[in-house]
Amino acid sequence: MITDKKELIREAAVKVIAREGFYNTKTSKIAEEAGVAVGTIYNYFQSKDEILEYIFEVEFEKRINYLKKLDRKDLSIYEKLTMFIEKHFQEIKNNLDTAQILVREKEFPKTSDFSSILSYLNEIPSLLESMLEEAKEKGEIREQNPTITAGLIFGALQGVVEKSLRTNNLELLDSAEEEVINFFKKGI
Amino acid sequence: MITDKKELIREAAVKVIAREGFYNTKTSKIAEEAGVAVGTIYNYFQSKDEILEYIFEVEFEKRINYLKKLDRKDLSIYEKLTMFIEKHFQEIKNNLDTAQILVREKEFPKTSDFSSILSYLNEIPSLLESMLEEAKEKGEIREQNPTITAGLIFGALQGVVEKSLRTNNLELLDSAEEEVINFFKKGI
Amino acid sequence: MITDKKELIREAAVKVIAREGFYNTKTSKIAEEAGVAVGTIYNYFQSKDEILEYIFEVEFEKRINYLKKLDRKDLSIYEKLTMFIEKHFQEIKNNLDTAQILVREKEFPKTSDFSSILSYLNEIPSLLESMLEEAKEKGEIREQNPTITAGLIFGALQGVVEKSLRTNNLELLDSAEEEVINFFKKGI
Amino acid sequence: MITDKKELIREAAVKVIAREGFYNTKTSKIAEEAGVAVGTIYNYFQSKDEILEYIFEVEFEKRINYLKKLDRKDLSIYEKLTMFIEKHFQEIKNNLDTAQILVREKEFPKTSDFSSILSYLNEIPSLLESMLEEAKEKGEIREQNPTITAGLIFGALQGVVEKSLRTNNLELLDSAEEEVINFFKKGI
DNA sequence: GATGAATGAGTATTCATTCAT
DNA sequence: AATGAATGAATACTCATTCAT
Repeated sequence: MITDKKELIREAAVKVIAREGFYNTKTSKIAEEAGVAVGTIYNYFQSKDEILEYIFEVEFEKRINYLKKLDRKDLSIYEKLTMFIEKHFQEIKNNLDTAQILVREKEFPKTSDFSSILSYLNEIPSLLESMLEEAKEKGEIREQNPTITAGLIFGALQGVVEKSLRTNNLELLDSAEEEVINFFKKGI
Repeated sequence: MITDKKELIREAAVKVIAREGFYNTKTSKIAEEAGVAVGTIYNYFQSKDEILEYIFEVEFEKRINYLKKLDRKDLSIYEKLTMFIEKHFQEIKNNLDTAQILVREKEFPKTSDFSSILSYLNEIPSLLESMLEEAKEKGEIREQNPTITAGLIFGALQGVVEKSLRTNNLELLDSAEEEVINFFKKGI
Repeated sequence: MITDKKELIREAAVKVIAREGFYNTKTSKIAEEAGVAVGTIYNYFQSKDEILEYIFEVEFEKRINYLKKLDRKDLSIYEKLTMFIEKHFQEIKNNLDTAQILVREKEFPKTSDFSSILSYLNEIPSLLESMLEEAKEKGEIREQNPTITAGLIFGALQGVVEKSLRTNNLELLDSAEEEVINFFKKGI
Repeated sequence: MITDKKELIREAAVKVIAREGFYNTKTSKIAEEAGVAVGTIYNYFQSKDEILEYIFEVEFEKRINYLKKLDRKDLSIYEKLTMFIEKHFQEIKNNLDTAQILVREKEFPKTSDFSSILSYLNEIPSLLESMLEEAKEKGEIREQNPTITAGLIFGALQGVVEKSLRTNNLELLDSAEEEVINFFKKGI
């Protein structure tokens, strides 16, 4: 099935890109890791750029779907945030390589169409933002600029992940979850 | 004088890299922007990589020096954090291009010696961490893991900056400063 | 087949390098002469240096194999030398371009691994030397230092070839063979 | 005096080129070795190529002058050859670096005017040739092709020098002189 | 669909040479 | 004459992409 091989290549790419960085990753390395020929990659992706795009797409969709589902539920902002953060850390622990990529790869080629990545990068903060906006109106949280708070939360999560990965201190991730939730509850 | 021309090239590089991204920046473009010949760049830098390294070096040194100075003063953690964040936002507003680079360029070639960048990236959170540790011991702030909090603060700042730059919403930066300070005061 | 294309490139390189000299030969010229793209060269050779190395390798191996075979046979030193010189001139006449290169390219970059060329350059005189040593012990030739005689023979052959090529006097090569044999018979 | 500084640069160039090879020698290295600025080199030489040319010129002139002087004297070919070879080895021992260059640098840029080097490279064999021609006519030596013999002698001398330098066996040079003379006496 | 050899546009870097001081 | 920073043409090598098998 086409899906299987595309997934095989995506996973191989995740491994290699996490290790080497996107710009330093050769398509031949991805092919090697996936156990296929270079040409095969191009049967499933139009370009190397598109692979990175797809990695972001898959991962962000998980968060966004989860966030959208959460948003529909009748929960307090504290519960929603807690659940989102738990989901986020759970995904990260499941796949550290992907986390590495999401957190590191922020330079996108101008030429290619990375608009989809950018929209994903905007969409999560946007959803958080609208959740916060609503909570603010309900008086659940104090007066604040939800755009800023959303950017701050999104960035903070990345900061913690980056710190854990950079210092290769994975136990940090375990304790981080609770701390982060705690912090945001007080902060907002 | 060597310093002048090196600085000229650094500033030109900041402009171009902020616009194009490091990996998409050609040395010839930097030279053009600086109004010098390509060869001249190599009289002041060993490689293209070294330019990026130097940009980080200059900028981080400002923060680190400021943080170190703060740390020596007899101020509450709230005051220290406030002042650091103010300084940070001030530097960002002074030079948005540099901010863009600091926030975006996170993929470092394995081959080159980017260890100095990495040490800069670690040093700010480390300084924050030791400040938080001390404050915790003094009972200024609640029980918490300072490593995580420091990573969180560092990430949150980047998140806000990234959001502002990505949406090209510079007024956001103005309001962000106060909001962020407020948030951290409550959070810690 | 890999061998065919590598050989195609080697032969093109021989032509161009003989004409232009190694340091003045551009990889693009070799590619053009071979009728392949520049990139193709690098599918068969690691670097431009390696091409020169390979040219020497191929050519020296012919002589060395021949010398080793000769050495095993029960022939007088005069017969052996005669046959080696005949073989040498025959190879030269077969491929003047290669001869030009062997005789001219003596400056090897320090950085690259030209140790294999150097070992080739040593091996022929070494084999000659051991043949002379044995002949001396048998009393076939007069008392002498075989190391010097071997270096002298090897150099003399190059001198004659160089002279012929420099003056573009190819008939010289024809008469040279007999003269050289004659000379060495008397000299040793 | 202009001569002094030109000589200073020539000697520095000889040292560096012997060590690194002409194509791998940077003008800046020559300047450094000479203790002058790069620009200064260009006050005495038109180009880097011209330095190599000058090195050959100086050295060959010594041999040629000596050969011409010898030729005028009323000596047997054996005496002449003996004296020339003695002179040659003496010069080599006096300056091994120069010897290295004379023996190794045989690839000359097409663009530059290396005709003077080439004429020098031809002139020594030519003088030897005319001496041999004369000797042959006088019946001093056996019937032979003097062009070939001259090329052979010139090459043999280079071969011995190269062998000594390559194996870094300088004692070889000492014993070589006598052996070589002996060899040629018998050979011609 | 899968392959991987061939492609060639693209680019960092070098270094001989110049020339203002 | 001496300097050495500035120059920019020149070039080896890379690697994403293609396409014939």
